[in-house]
Amino acid sequence: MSEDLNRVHESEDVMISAIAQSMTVYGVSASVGRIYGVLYFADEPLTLDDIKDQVAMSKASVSNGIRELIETEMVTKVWKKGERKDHFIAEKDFLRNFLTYFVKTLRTERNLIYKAIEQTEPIFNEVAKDANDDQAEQIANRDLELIDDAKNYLNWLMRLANSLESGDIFNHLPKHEEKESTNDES
Amino acid sequence: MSEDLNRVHESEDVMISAIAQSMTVYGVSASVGRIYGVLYFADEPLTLDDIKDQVAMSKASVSNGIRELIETEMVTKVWKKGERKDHFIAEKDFLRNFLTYFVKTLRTERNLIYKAIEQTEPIFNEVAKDANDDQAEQIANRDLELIDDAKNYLNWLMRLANSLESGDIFNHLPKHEEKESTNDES
DNA sequence: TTATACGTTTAAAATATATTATATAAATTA
DNA sequence: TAATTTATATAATATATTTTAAACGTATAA
Repeated sequence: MSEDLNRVHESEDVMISAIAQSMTVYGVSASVGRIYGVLYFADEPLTLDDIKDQVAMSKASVSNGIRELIETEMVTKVWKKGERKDHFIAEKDFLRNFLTYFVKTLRTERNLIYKAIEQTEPIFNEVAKDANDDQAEQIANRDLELIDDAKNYLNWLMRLANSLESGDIFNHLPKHEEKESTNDES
Repeated sequence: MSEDLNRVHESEDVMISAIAQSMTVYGVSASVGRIYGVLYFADEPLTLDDIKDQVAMSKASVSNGIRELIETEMVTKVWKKGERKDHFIAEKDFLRNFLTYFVKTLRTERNLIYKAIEQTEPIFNEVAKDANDDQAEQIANRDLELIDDAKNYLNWLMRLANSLESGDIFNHLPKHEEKESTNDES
């Protein structure tokens, strides 16, 4: 391998590490992140064995990691003519990956809390109305206010999710910054 | 304890569990999330010992958890006249908590990847220019394009972070959904 | 000053998560 | 059909994280 090629690959590894680490904040383990990183810099679809060699993990681990990445839509399986093995490519559009992940997360959070609200709100309402116990009534009323606030929050989250999903957000924040006379970097 | 009060507390526990679980997607462990939940439904500032009793954890764990929650600005220490122990209250504004956390996360991701770009871009540039090796040159050029895409993405993320932080986002997504013909209050 | 209360640090134990080697299932070829 | 290759599931192991008990330092009170 030429010295130039070597340096390029080393730099790619630096980028892959950074990408893998940054993915950990989105709940993806660093090694799964590395799998994504390897695919990101691959110049053609890779097989499980290709990846296994590059990330130094067992094939089973790579298989699990790939499945996770496919579920989160960061990797796609592609068919390669004349080849028996599955091949995989990375979705390279970071923004798309981010939006997919993030919208899903927001909806998960919403559903989680909403389910609890649906379960508890009737009880708070009951106690707030027919209270035999003054203190209980007071607390129930306070809790109903908290739940109202929470609903407002979840409502905003859902509007954010919708805006991100539909692309409406780009009316507010265009994908590419508009350059006028300001050039703060070269 | 009255039956009413009991039912209210049980419902609060359901809410606390949901809140704790939803916080795990933001990298907070469920038990730390429970500490937050207990403070969220507390009607006065609590001490470490108060919390310890309610969540059934050791005092040391509660202490660590509280520190984490203070660092992420979800909990505040308050001083209570005549009391020696520290007291804590939850920041109850979910939207505020979300924005604080999320803006921090976006900036972290940006810095992580940017550092790698600053380190590797000069090398890709060098190889792309002075290549002795044709293949290396080609790859370096491809990688420079990937880096450009990544920069655009990070740029958009930072504009999103700024919009969330400044409150500019609320011009696009008002905090409260507009109901037709409303006379807005407060 | 000494005694006591409080919060934090530390090191060890418990728990959870990730990884691997092996076994199994599914698909392909001969 | 059997033999072969590939991907996944399972169970054991290794690693990382969380939790705790005990020790520690600091502040307050007597």
